[in-house]
Amino acid sequence: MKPSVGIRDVAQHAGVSNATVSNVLNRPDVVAPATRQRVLAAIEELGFVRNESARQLRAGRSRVIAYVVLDAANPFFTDVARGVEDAAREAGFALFLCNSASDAGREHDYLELLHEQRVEGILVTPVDGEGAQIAERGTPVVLVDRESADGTHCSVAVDDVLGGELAVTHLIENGHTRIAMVGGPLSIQQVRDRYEGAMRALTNAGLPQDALTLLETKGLQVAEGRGAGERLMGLPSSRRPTAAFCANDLLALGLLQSMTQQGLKVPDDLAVVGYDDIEFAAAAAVPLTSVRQPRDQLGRTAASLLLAENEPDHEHRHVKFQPELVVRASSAAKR
Amino acid sequence: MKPSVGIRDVAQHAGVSNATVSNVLNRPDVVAPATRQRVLAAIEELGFVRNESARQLRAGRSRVIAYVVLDAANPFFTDVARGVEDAAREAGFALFLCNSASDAGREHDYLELLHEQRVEGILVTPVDGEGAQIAERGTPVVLVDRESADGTHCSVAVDDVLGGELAVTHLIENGHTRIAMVGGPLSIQQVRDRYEGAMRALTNAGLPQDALTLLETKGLQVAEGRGAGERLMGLPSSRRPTAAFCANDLLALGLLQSMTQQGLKVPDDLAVVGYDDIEFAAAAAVPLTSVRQPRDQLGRTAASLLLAENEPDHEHRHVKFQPELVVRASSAAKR
DNA sequence: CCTCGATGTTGAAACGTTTTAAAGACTGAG
DNA sequence: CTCAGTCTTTAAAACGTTTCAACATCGAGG
Repeated sequence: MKPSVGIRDVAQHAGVSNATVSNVLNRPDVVAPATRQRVLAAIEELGFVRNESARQLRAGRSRVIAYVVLDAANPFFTDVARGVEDAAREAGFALFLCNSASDAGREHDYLELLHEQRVEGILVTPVDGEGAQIAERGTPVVLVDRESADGTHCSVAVDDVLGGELAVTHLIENGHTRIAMVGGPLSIQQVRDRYEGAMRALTNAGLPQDALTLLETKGLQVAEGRGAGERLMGLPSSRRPTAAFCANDLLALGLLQSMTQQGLKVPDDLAVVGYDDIEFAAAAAVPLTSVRQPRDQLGRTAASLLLAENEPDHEHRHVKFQPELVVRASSAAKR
Repeated sequence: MKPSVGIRDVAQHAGVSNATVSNVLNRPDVVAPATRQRVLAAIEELGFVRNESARQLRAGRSRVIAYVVLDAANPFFTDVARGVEDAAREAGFALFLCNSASDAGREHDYLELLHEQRVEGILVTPVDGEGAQIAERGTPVVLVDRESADGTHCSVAVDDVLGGELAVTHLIENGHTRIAMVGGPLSIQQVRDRYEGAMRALTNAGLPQDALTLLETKGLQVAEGRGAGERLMGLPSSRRPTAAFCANDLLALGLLQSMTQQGLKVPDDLAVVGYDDIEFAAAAAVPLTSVRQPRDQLGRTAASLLLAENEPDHEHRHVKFQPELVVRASSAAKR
């Protein structure tokens, strides 16, 4: 249990110096085949496991990058993470996933730890608005699905304002004039942007600002969507919105669930549009209209920006993708 | 960018020795308030970030545990991970998530890396059958959602055989006598166990073994479920099963999707039972009957077993939970 | 036979912390 | 004024690697 066999034990057992063992580990080609075999045998026999702390301390570099995700239970982020991991692997890095669970404290703790670990780079979808609190601390940081407020980091984002606009324009075109926006908290940049886009759609269509009611939620999970559904039901049907734009698909699915449960029909009684187009959106009780983001590309791009940070004269870049509306049954035209 | 300010820079800047700085970091109470302030100021001013590699190398302990998950995109595992993280946090540990994506190679790489990192403990839901290849290497390992084959590790599992039995018994009671089991690859222990349970249900009911057809898939994702659906459609309706038991909910959702798409009705043309009871199961096009596992408890228990590994005279424990059938619309009684 | 380059191997110095034993600085009692 | 304690602070020794300059050895070319 506490054998703690080190490189010197291996060296001794194989009758060579530590330097040679280290060479076998890091530059196998430089050591004579016979010696290499002997060393490998010794490693095997003693059950030697290289101590990465020591290695990293001396060598100064790490072989991992990390992604601090806003909500590991949200398929959108795991899809992005998949893209990140694929790109990282190709470059020879491992990916550690950390879940801030939308909690600024956790996020802070993880970032602190990762900086201390001297990982090769950090990707983060920050809890707070512009990730302003994410200072420069020596380890490259790239913002994912957020635009860097002050340009101190690279960032990869999707145009959330446009996304909100697409969604609500679609609803307006389908004849809706009393629309609810479900999402929150507003401290989350994405939610703010999508809300702004929604408002812009109203303006474009010449509708009054109060055509859109904000139903703020405490989070972006399914349960919050169900809660919002119940709040909607509480309204007298004359004032109740005929359509809802949800800040993400989890909310939309929750909303959908609570509608069905209370005997209301989607889209007849309430049209619903989600955001992210996660895989489950299409499989929902009523297939969900949603705003699709290029998740995989988002992840891959983020990873490559991160890995480019160490290049000689690096300039921070800000990549922005376009979202796309995917229309399904949940928002069929109003009768 | 490359300031690399160390503890000795801080010490010098504050006019104390490195030992004092270290004390401020690790035992703040032992150093005089005035000195402490001075040191903290210096840390702040120089932007010092403690080097965790060096710390860990010297101190011998880490503040991290890791969970190597079979599929980060499967909500079942993120729910388990949530339980793990909660328990870990309470004990003062951070959790790193690694995604093996059902790939034995990735799993191996991650385990290797984590051992080298000397994390405080590793949780893993192994790709292969009994996690036999996961040797004892000095770092405590606990198997999650798998029973340790040879008892060399602690494990937390759910009775998958019973789960399969519950599911298929339910289908039989609803009058089905031609049942498909969808899942794979069979190298995954869970799939094998659930299949075994399904067979047992047949035996219990006095049905012939060929009442159950195995439709083996290459993985446990939604897309594989869709593929299985198409294969089912290919069968002449006289020989086509009237019910399907899927090895997990992702498969079931995929199957459901492909049924609907091809104009078949669930449960009338095909009854479907899933496994895991993920949050999206209840929100599906046809709410999914599923076998529920105590995900959160699974995670919490796994974490506490792991953290108990370092106790003086530790004996490996094997905890097994019972699954529970949740009946919904997708498996309504046969007409 | 000598020299040279190539090829393998090695001793020892880092890397940035934590930790231990002990030195220093005070305090209050005698 | 001294001495035993009590608090603070410190010098120096780890921790387990990687790396670098230097050292052997060997065969070939002159």
